[in-house]
Amino acid sequence: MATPPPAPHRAKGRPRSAAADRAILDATREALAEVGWGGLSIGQVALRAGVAKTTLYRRWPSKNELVMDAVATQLEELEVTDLGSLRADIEDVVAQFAALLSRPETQAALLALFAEGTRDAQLRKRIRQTIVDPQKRLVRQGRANAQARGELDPDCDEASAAEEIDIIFDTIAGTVEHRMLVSGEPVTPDWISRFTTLLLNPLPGFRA
Amino acid sequence: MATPPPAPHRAKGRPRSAAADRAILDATREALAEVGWGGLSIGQVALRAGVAKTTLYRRWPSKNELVMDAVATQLEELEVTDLGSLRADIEDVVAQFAALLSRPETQAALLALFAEGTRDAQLRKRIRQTIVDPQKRLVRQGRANAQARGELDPDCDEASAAEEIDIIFDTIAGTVEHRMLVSGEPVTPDWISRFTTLLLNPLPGFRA
Amino acid sequence: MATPPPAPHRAKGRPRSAAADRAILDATREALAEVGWGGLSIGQVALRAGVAKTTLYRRWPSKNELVMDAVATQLEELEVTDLGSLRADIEDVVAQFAALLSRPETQAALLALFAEGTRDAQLRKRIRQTIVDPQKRLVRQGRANAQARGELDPDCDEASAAEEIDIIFDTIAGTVEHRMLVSGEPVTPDWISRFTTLLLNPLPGFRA
Amino acid sequence: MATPPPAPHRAKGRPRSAAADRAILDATREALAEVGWGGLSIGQVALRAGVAKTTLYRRWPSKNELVMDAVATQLEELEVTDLGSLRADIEDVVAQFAALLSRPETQAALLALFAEGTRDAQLRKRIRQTIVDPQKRLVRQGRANAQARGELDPDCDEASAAEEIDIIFDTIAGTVEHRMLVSGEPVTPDWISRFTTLLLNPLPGFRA
DNA sequence: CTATAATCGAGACGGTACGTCCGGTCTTAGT
DNA sequence: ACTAAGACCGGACGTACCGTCTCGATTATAG
Repeated sequence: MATPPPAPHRAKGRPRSAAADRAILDATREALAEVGWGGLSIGQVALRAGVAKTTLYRRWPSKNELVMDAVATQLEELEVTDLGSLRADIEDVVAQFAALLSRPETQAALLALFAEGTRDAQLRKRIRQTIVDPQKRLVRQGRANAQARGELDPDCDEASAAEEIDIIFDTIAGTVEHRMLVSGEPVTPDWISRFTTLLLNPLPGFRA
Repeated sequence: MATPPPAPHRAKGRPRSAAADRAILDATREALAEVGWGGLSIGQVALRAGVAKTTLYRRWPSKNELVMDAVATQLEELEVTDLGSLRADIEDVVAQFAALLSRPETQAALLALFAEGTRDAQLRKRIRQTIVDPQKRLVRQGRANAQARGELDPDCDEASAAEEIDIIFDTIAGTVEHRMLVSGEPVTPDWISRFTTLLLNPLPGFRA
Repeated sequence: MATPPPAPHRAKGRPRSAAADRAILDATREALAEVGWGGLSIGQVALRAGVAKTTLYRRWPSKNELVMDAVATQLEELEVTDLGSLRADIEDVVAQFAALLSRPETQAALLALFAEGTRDAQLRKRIRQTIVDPQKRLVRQGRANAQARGELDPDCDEASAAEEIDIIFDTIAGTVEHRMLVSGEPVTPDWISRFTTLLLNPLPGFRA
Repeated sequence: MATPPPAPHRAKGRPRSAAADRAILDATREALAEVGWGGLSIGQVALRAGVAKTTLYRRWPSKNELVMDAVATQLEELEVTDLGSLRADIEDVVAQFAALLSRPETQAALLALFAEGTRDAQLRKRIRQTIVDPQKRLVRQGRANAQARGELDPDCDEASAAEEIDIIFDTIAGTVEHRMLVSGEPVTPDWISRFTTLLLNPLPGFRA
């Protein structure tokens, strides 16, 4: 899901151009990669997309929301494939996330969005819905697979399972982001292996 | 270190006002807490500090550097106290960091600075020097204490020790930041305990 | 003549709504009176008239022409009635004109149209046809009546008669407009009497 | 007097550039002559003057005021020279006024300003002060000269003298403006002579 | 105790981007 | 062929900050 905004039930008047939507989001990603968050101006995006500023403002109320949607699509690509072991599944998903964070447009946008989110409750909510929650799904999925394989004990308590999912998610996402975007060090297969080891030895209830 | 800024060589004409330095940094923190990074304007800071824009620009070349210095001070407060066990030491330092991140000015500034850092190599370097490295010192210190207590094996290999320090640091810092600023959930003693357990059971070579 | 506008040839599909014409012109006068020429926007007029912008543009190519037609109707009301003396006839027609110029919509529109006319030859022509010439008719009529009454010598020379009509017309129209719209003073019966005297007699106290 | 705005007693900060004032007013007149009132945009004037928009807005709050000042200067040139007879003096001043109104920038601006003035009380006041009153001075001066020469009776009553000045002024100004800008006919020496005759003598052929 | 010089406040300067409003044109679906 | 609705491109608006500049006025040290 990354339909631009709601746009639910319309019928009257000239319909909004789907081509414009696409052009705008593409232009946004392109501009992000070139000039970064700070250098991104609505006017430039509109120009680049061959669209009037009004057309852009009709759809997105601010730079934040626009970049939000422009980046959201990218995050939907992440997937947990069952590779036969929890370790392999984690390493795979971490590698996917790292690959995502090495694209210049994602790099430029992600932290900036999070930073804006600390001040704008509405944006924070949208970030949660569009970026955070879908990724938590990955953790849930990975756990379920591991449980099916017998690598993890089944959940006894629903509430504590949820808390565990949260903590695992914040750890994986936060650590990879910090490594790449703050410390500025590369995420190599070796680093991924070390990090996964840190997580697994042993996760509570994990049986090597 | 949080000497105002450079303040370099000599003293011929009228000396720079130390009061101005203080007023500016205070005004910056104040404004950050109120209007956030995005709403922070140099002109406003100057006005709030009762200082001419010129005076501000003479000291800091940009918003980034200014906020950098305004926030840096706060991070120097973190300290590792030897509480008798590695677990206790980690929990203590995590709690300190969480307390820091709950101040609105830090909250507003930290991710924004990191985001700017992804595009500005020079800033990235300053961030490394002023924010990241001093915190890595905490990890080093904690490890040394644990080794002295016999909780951790002594380092066999210097290089792999460094890598381990990095990974631990990114994990702690990244996870706490993500929990608080992205997921937006509180960091309670219970959460800290769970997170510490995730780290310790067992860190390689750890003997409970 | 104030037929809506062109509305030229024939009738194939759905005929144009006469109600729309009326609604638009009324809305135009209403808006003129409220927000003046500068604040008059086509979109607002359309909205006020409960009509689509398209409908308006199908009939009038521009704000100028629209206001032209909206105001033209009002000017057709002026008439010369034979009151028995040239002085009375002049005073009457001046009073009529002044009454017209005290309506807010005429006030707002007239000078603005004339101003636009200084740059737009086509508009200037339309103004001449719709506003100026019909009023010159008043002068011609008044002269004819006075000649019939024996107050004025009959025309000897057609060309110089035309020049005289022009000069009288510009003097009456220009002076009243200037008094009301530029100097901003009221046109009272007393003022009208003085002005008529100026036209009909030498300057008071003047010794040729 | 057409000092840009008041600018009375300043002392602090960088003083306003007098060169900018001049450049802006020149650019305004230039642009008026080229694109007319309707086509005049603040941005274009600023660009043409080699000045930032802010610089312009700091001095003039709106297009109206700007054009006001740009045109006002021109009107100060008008002067009554004592040519020995009232007729000669009137003809001279009318010719001066007509010459002024044949400059494209004055032509474009004058009626537009008057039109705006019908809706904007503040502007109306400024117009009165800057344009109308100085010109009334011409009438007063001409009358005084004529009285000194014995062509006119001295004022018996101050109030009725003021009224007479007003009526003469509105007649001259209004008629010339209407002739040139509305009727669009040239003001030739012959026309001036006829018009002056109308003022000074009864209507030709009129029998009171 | 007077130069000299760097600072200070204030505020104007040329710019860039903002988000809004209008003008005119177009594309729908419905009359 | 018309209508209402409303999206479309383009361009000007007036505002907010940016970072630089020019002022006159302080406030130090050095001669």
